[in-house]
Amino acid sequence: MSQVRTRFAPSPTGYMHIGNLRTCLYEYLIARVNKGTFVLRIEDTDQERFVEGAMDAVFNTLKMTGIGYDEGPGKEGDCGPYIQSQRRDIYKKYAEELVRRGHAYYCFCTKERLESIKGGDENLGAALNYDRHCRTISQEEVAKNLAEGKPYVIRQLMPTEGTTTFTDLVYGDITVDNKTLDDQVLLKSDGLPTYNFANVVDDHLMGITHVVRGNEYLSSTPKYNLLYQAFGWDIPVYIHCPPIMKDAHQKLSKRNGDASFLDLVNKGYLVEAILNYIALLGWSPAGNEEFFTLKELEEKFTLEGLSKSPAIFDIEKLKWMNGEYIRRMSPEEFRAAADNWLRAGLGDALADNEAVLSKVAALVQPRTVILSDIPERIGFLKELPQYDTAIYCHKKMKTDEAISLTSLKLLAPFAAGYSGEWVSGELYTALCELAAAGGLKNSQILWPLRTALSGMEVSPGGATELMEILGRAETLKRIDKGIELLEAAAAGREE
RNA sequence: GGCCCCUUGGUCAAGAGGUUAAGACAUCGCCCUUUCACGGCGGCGACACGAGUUCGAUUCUCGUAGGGGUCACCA
Repeated sequence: MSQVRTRFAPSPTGYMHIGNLRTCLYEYLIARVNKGTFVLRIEDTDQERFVEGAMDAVFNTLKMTGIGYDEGPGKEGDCGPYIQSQRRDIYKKYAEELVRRGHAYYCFCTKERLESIKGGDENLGAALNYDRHCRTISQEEVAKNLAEGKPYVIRQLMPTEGTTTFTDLVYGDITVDNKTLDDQVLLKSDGLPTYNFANVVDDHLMGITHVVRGNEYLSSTPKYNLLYQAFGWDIPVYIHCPPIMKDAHQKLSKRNGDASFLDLVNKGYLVEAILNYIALLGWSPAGNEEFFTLKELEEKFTLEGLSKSPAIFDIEKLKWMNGEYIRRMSPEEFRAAADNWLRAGLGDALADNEAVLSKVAALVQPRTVILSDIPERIGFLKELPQYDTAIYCHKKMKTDEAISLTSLKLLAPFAAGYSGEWVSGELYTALCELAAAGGLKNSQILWPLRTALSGMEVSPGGATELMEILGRAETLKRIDKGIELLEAAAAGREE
């Protein structure tokens, strides 16, 4: 193969779903791996579905993911324009040529007529193909109808005998009986081509060598081949991908309310993690390594690794991978990526303090799976939550409410009088000494303290880390609050 | 319904006519530990079913079952 050219050809719906993105990724990678060209083409031939600004979703996603195209809208190559609605005349010309070659014909059937041949109460059994009524009308009648300005479509003339075989790189050879093929519409009555036709014409005109698409196109591919043959064009390499599923029965889709790429980003998934994960949904690399940057994929992607059975989108594994990506970030990278989430959790007063911000970031980084978890997890720093004193009890830490009260009463004067440096490490050492002096286990000091400071059963960071962030004054306040609550609880029990 | 496709643990998946059938997520247990998380170690867990080919099939063939797709002037 001389020069590999692939294309991503979305129809602009204003929504980039995961399956689309994966197809796009694969197209892109095939181009890069082969040092070829990646083309972006917008398939907007459906006027009824036109949505203003919908193309932006495509452009934005490509920009965010770093999937760059070599030719396409705004990056004109030799095959433009790259927006199908601007190529109208081209399709008409080719459709007419196909009529001349005897592989297509004009059809003047009305919508009503088509309805009627479908059989009023269909659905019972087989859907019916077009009855080919207009195949037989005379040249004169065609000319007359055209002259009269009758609306028409151009249909593909399918062979009635024999079989058509095509080769798919993932599914192998597939053969169908020609008699099952419908005389599909190529040119609609509004003069625009159907997807099936525009696709073939453009893929040829743009020199596309590898076509990646969902396997829902498997059954229409023979029609494509017949079209290529009718024109005498080279047939591209087909790579049909199985769908990405929501569960065993349903595809991931907008209709099911499933997350789009952008939804995931907004929920705090990292672009790199999403890309990495979806690359692995339907493709498996040569070794056991699972982490790949886009750059690495551009070298390591192989067509052999593509699988033919559907894959369920497993949000749990994405979460894990996202967490891994987060842990692999430098503290600075994480601090920047989590900025909004940290600020949201800490509130204005604390978020004003860069020292606090970066300390909290450090605490939270190894514990974060998705960024949106952050605010809830650090909210206690902003304000001590209401809590039940039962959380002071912890069997393994060997504490209960009584011991906790004792500890906190030791801790209050300790914190007030502590003269060392107010940092976690120093505080930790001092607290261990305090415990020893009081005949307590470390945990009997540290657990009650951590609990009083956080008001939560679990918190990011331990007692002394929280002390450092909260500062002495707030630490004292929260210890006092703990004492107050524990005394009240004890009094309540005595009654 | 016709036609086409798919089927390895709960999930993603490697694999090949002879393997103790990889690895990852999830899950469970243990260790580490100032909670949690991270990390370390270990456990549970799969070739849809039935024939055939073969000395031997999870792997090849054919059926069966289950699932998916498609049958538009939508892509």
